Amino acid sequence: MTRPTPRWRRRKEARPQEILDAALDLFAERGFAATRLEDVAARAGVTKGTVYLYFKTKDELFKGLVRVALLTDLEEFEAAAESGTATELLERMVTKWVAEFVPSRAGVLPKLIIAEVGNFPDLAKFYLEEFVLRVLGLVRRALARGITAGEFRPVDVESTAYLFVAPLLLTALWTHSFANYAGHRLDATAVGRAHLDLLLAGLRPSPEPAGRRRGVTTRGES
Amino acid sequence: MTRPTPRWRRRKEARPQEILDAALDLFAERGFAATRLEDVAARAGVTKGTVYLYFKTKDELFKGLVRVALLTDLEEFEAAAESGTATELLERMVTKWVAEFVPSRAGVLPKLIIAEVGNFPDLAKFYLEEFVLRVLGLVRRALARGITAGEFRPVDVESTAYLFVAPLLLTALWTHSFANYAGHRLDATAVGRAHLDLLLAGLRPSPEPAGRRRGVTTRGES
Amino acid sequence: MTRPTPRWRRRKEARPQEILDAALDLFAERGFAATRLEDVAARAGVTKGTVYLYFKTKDELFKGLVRVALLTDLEEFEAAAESGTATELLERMVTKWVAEFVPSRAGVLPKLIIAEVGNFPDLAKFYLEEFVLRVLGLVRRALARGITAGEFRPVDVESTAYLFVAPLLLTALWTHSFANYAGHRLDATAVGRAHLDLLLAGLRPSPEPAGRRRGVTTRGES
Amino acid sequence: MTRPTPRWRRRKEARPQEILDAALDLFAERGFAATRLEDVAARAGVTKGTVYLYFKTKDELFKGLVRVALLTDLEEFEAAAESGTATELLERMVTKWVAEFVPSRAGVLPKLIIAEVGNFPDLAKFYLEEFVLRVLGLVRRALARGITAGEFRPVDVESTAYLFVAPLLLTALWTHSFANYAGHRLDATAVGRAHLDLLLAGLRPSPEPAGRRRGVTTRGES
DNA sequence: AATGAATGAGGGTTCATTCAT
DNA sequence: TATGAATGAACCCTCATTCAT
Repeated sequence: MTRPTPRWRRRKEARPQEILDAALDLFAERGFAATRLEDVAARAGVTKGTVYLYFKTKDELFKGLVRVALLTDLEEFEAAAESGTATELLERMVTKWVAEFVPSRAGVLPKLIIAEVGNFPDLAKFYLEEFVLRVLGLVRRALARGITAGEFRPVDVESTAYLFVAPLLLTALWTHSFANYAGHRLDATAVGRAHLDLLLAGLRPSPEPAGRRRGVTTRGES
Repeated sequence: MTRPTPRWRRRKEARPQEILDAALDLFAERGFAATRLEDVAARAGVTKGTVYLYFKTKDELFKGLVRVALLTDLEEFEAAAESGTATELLERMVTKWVAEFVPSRAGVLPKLIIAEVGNFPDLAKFYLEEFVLRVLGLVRRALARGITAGEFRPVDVESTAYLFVAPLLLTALWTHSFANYAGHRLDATAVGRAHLDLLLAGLRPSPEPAGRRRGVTTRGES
Repeated sequence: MTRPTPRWRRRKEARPQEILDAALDLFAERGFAATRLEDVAARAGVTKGTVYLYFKTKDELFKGLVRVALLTDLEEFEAAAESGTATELLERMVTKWVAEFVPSRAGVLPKLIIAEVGNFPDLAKFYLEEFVLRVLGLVRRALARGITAGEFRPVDVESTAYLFVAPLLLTALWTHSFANYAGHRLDATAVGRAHLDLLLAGLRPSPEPAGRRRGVTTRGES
Repeated sequence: MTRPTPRWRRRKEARPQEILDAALDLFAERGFAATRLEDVAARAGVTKGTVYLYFKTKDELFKGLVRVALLTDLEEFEAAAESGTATELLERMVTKWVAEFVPSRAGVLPKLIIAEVGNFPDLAKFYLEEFVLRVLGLVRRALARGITAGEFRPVDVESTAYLFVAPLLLTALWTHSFANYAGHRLDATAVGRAHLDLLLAGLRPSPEPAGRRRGVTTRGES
């Protein structure tokens, strides 16, 4: 079978994604406003004009970028929150985030969105409703399930969902903000482990009247 | 003959802070690059030229801003971490943050710094060493004290410090990113209370009979 | 349907020189600092932005201008100083200068360089070494040859080279400084002729009998 | 006798001249446009506002400067052109220029005027009529007198006046443009001497039929 | 007379966007 | 589809000038 397109020839269908990748890298590094379209084009291996073939304006490029990346991530997260005990769900979410999301190209998105959301009101709405609230929803459901199942003591599910998400966010923000300043590298895996440890300890049901050992017992029971 | 408002008043001592305040507001709202010096000036009630009397460049204005605000905050935090049991210290820190720092003008700083740190390498270093690490240090010392005193079970102090700080950061970021999108307001006080509740529960020493090693045992058992 | 003048034409090859020409005219007329980039652009038939496609800064535009023009002139001068008796060489140089250089666009360069050299230290070095000293070298060699050949009496070749050049410079400076003030137009050709006449007379060997030392003798006698 | 004004107290009457001196230095160094009024003030030991007490605008400062300096110089020149043989007059002018004018603060004026004359039309007129033409007039009269007296051969007095002035101008321009570039310092005195030597040789009357020595003879006769 | 804080117009420079090729 | 020369609006920054003190 002949191969018509030589390997080194970039296919046209790949262009938009190449541009999005380049843009994500640069926006994350310097911020939206401080990134020049020309640099995005250069990193994508094309020229300025070409970017405009695929994205009407710089703003559209940014929004397209966020939309695509977020939905991809969301799907992965939802997949991680599907089966097993609540404890297992939370564990899988943490692992997924720390091991896959944070080091990925999309790991810079939280930083980028937090920074630029003020300038893109419709993006704020989209991000909040289509991503954040859905992720929080996943966590809330996992917590609720755990409480119902007796894995966790009863807590304010709403607030606890935030508390579960917060350290995850922190690892992403820290990694993509200070990673370059040697000596202050965050060990995301260690933090993830400690987070689960502390959280699960904090969620452990109250000790039974008879001085029974909690937590371990509980987990043993699950 | 009435004298209309004079073109300007001599305000040398007050000006710099007025400008810094205006700049903080706008940088936080729109980001550094997207903020025009002229708008900063207008909000401070002066003209463009005046800003340059006090700050040599836009960059210097930004750096000055961060430096001043951070050191102020740091002092307040250190004051909150001075006496009492470890539990009380952590409680006071959370309260201070949630009730005073987040709603204050400086509450936008985390967002701003995370966004712009990539463009201000020396600021990154300053922020990291002079603020973040010192705050983490305060927390670490409080945790260590608590463990020694038997208030807390032995944990990885380093990671736990991050975990203590993370939700605080989240409230600041959230408040200043999505606060405007009605219906998604974060109840920082509730989150703060839940955070303390969960954290202290998670840190509570195992009620083992006297003399048994805690923590390690716990983890070994899980 | 008629097509009005397109907003722009692709002129990449011609643009830089068009801009340099426009800049030379205006810098010469008003000085470097007093010339607005926008006026340069307008005179070149483009917009401000276009100038920056070809020259990174206003300073670079100035330096590029001087470099290009000087090297062109130097070549012409060297061509004029190639063959014939020393007297002929000097005559040709004067003619070249007065008839071609002074009225040309580049004739304003001496004025411009003298005025701006203080602000462009590296230009000063370039101008001095790559142009002035080389021109003086040409003159010195012509004088030395004439002395050796017996056309000229022995003189201080170094100083005489300056003295040869000085009136040429004056015609250029005068023409481009006061030419506009009617009634004070300098007749460069007449001055050139008088210069050669006076100089050659001043350089004529003493008509002593053979073998007598000239020059030194003359000065000793005065 | 009490001394009311302490030595270190600047007297008010001196202010304008101090400002003019400072301005001359800076204009000469950087050009008119590139010099900031604030720097002039600083060098004069006053503040910006004070400059405006004495000079209505920056332009007026410049014009005042030139006017004052030129007239002073002119008087000195006229004094140097008063008595003695024509040869002596020319010698005295050269000496005056090279030894006094060029190294003085006013020695930068030619450079400054040549550079800025395009932006100050009325200054051009003033400079031309009140200074240049009068100096040239002095020289012309000296030459004419020398021709009449038989010191010089008949020449085009108009052109020769320019030729006399040109090297003088050159020393001033060179000194104040390239003096700082070590290795290329002009020995103004040597050039002045060579100038006189060459010029007087060139002006020497044609040899008498009888082969008599000229020049020396002529001078001996005067 | 002197100061210097404040002004505001002006100019250098950047860069998103357009469009002839 | 792709290019990149050209545009022009916008923004940072400077500095001559003003004027309350």
